[in-house]
Amino acid sequence: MTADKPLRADAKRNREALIAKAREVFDAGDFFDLRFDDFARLAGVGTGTLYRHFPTREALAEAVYHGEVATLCDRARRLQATLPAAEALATFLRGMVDHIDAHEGLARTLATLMADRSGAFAEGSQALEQAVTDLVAAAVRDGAVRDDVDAGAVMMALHGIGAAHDRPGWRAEADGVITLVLDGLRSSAGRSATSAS
Amino acid sequence: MTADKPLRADAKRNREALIAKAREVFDAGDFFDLRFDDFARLAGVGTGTLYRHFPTREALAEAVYHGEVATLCDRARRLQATLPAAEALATFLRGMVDHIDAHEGLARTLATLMADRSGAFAEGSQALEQAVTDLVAAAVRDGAVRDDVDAGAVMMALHGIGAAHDRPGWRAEADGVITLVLDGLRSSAGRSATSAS
DNA sequence: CAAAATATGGAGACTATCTCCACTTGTCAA
DNA sequence: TTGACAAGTGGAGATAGTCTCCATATTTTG
Repeated sequence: MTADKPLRADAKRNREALIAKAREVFDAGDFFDLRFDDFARLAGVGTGTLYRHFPTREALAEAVYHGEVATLCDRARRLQATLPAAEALATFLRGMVDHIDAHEGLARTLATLMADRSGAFAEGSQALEQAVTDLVAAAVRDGAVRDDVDAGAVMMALHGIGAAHDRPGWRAEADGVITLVLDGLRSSAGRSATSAS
Repeated sequence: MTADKPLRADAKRNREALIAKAREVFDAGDFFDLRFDDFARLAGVGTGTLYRHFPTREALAEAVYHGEVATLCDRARRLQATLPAAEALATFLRGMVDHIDAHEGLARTLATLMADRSGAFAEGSQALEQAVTDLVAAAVRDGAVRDDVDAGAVMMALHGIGAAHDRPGWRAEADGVITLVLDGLRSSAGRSATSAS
């Protein structure tokens, strides 16, 4: 899937210019106020070139998303390697909020696109989801976290945080969600199977 | 805001036909595959009529959403009147999941529209948010729930549930989120101020 | 029942998306 | 280097969805 790329030099250049400009526009939050054709000009390529590289807005967004996800997954792996499981999970989730906060426009754009054509991001999201699943699983193994709630629930909560970016008290509420999730995970209910080791 | 309505008989009839058909199409999940003009025909009115009543897709969606919210708020009020606060909150949240589950297409459509032009729904959401806020506040007063997390966080989590409708294990995960939120709210941390009564 | 007010509907203007292909640019072998 | 083939480009124009406008129809009022 990532291996089919004997791309010609200029093609590669254009593709990268497109992604770079996309990230920029995303971050400014102007992605939907901009004609797709105009975006091509903005990035310095023709319409045809834009459409060949990225047949849809979503395809372009996914390319940006990919980089984003990779960064986050790295962070997750690093945390998992250096901290106790429960702490790694907590730090990662708190860090997610920071990250979304710092890239509001981008988060907003991605949330919109995710809602629109959710299938388009399933692949890209999978890596992130895997990272979260791993963090949760490790914490469960440590007995620090209940085992009767799926990691997917955590993803859902994160999704809510990302999608609700525009609420007036976003930051405080987002932190609140994380607090609830973490305390909920730590809750005493349903920790039975853990003691089997 | 709801008081400016000396509508002519036929106008009222059309408006209602529009909303009824909209609810139907929403529920089937076809709202975005349909040309807006075609929707007018489907509802048996001309394009002009559609556009006069609802200048945008969002406006139409909001009208449907309004009814939905009213139903939910009623439920919240009834629960609050008949159950202990903590239980009312729990029942309401579990019920929300049932409701979204039963109207998947509608939930999906609304989530999409919310993400797109979030401002458009702020007004409609407010009633729902107020209901949730009231439920949480009552539970806090009872000392059944921590007071250091805003009710807005609960709204965010609900938003995530609604927006993530299309995940494979949606139902289980949605229930998981509610479990985390409820247990998180019940968590012992930060209940200090409650004892001041 | 006539006049005034209100609402209708669909033809067509407008606008964004996307396709297509004549032309340019890069690559590779000799 | 150079020729020739492959790969990529860009933008004009076809296509399709959105929305406006107004001659006509319906309701209300006096």
